[in-house]
Amino acid sequence: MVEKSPHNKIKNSYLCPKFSNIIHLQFEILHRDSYSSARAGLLTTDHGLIESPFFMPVGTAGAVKAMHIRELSDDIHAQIMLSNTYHLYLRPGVDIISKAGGLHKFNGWSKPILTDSGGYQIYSLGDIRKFTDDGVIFQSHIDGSKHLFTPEKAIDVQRELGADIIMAFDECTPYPCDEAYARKSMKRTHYWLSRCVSHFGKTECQHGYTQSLFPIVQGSVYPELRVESARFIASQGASGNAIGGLSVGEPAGMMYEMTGLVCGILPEDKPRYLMGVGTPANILESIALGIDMFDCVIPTRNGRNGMLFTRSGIINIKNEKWKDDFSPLERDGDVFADLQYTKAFLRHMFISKEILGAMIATTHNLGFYIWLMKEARKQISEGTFSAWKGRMVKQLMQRL
RNA sequence: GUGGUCGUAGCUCAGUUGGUUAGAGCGAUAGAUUGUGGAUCUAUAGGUCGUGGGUUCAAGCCCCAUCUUCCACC
Repeated sequence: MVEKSPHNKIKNSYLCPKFSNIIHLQFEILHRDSYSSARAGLLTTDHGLIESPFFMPVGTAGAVKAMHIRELSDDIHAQIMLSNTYHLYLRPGVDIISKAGGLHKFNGWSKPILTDSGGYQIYSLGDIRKFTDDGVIFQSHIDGSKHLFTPEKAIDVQRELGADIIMAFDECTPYPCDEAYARKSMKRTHYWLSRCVSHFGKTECQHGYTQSLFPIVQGSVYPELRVESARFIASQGASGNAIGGLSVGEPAGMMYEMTGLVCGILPEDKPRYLMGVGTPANILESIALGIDMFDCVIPTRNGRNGMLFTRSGIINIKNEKWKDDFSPLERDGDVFADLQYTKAFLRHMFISKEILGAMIATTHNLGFYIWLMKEARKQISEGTFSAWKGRMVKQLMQRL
């Protein structure tokens, strides 16, 4: 039994010409920073409100690895999680999740979900994929079986999964990449986007609530391509826009340059999502450029490998120097694991390859990232963001 | 006691008819990791080749003694 969404009744929801008959998620900007393009706002979905800017923990296969949804929700206060179309499509299969009543019902997470379309995964498959005019033929990394993914297919699958925000099917342009290929790749992403938008308009969510489709800017590291792509994406009138193809190996300065350029073109009154970014410093710098949404595997994947992000800097908990450090992971932390466990104990867990080590580090890191976003929102609302950011970037990235 | 066998890095082991500075895997110590492989990759440290003699231009390798491991037989 799917609950009737209260947000279907929102009065000032508006219809966009290209997204006719779709009720959008709302975005309201509450505060703006005077010294940068940072802003703090509120996003409304059928599964609840999200304060921005925010970070989305990555739950590839429908779960954030090494975490219960209770911790994700009640301990670290995640507002939304990200999941992956490609992985869920291959396993357990869309039919199973649809039969469960959608991804929210399947994994028990009742807050908002965003699904990535699978474009990035197919990009990272490397040799076992082939582009055609229609889409991409790729081989499953699980059993080698062949699959054809098209823009229409990506939309259909995401309709069945039922995430609140779904992503257009794009090609994540590799780096480095010459301008000719970057242009061809961008054009392909634009062509696919048109098909995604068209198909999105003809279909609806299978599980009784609304979904929003975000298009993705490409263009590699070429300013003129980024500008062209951002204009095309902006012209679609979507309720939120994403920037892809960054943080794929290019220097950080280039990433900021492209992000700033694109943010200046994408609509000011819609949320902007910088895909796959990044380190705490990357995120703070990008907030200053006007980004509202982030996702990244760093806090979870690197956490599982022993890298801890703390308010005073970065720790490799496997280093010998922590073996007899009985101080808590984060003295001023507000996550259970921060005060409950010492550095020496966590090191012991990692050295012993205990599963608990991955659990503690994941909880801690995500707690830290989400605290960082909350603090950023507070600093923006109080008008102190830029000075605070300057101090934090240095402090957070130093090695302890 | 007799005969055979084993001994090389923290661990498990390679090491050619004697020939450059004795290697590997694991472990250890560090580093990488950006729309997820609990994955992977990279680097570094670590050896009186059981011990003591001998042969030889040259010995982990051949010879002698001795200690040690395991096996068989009295």
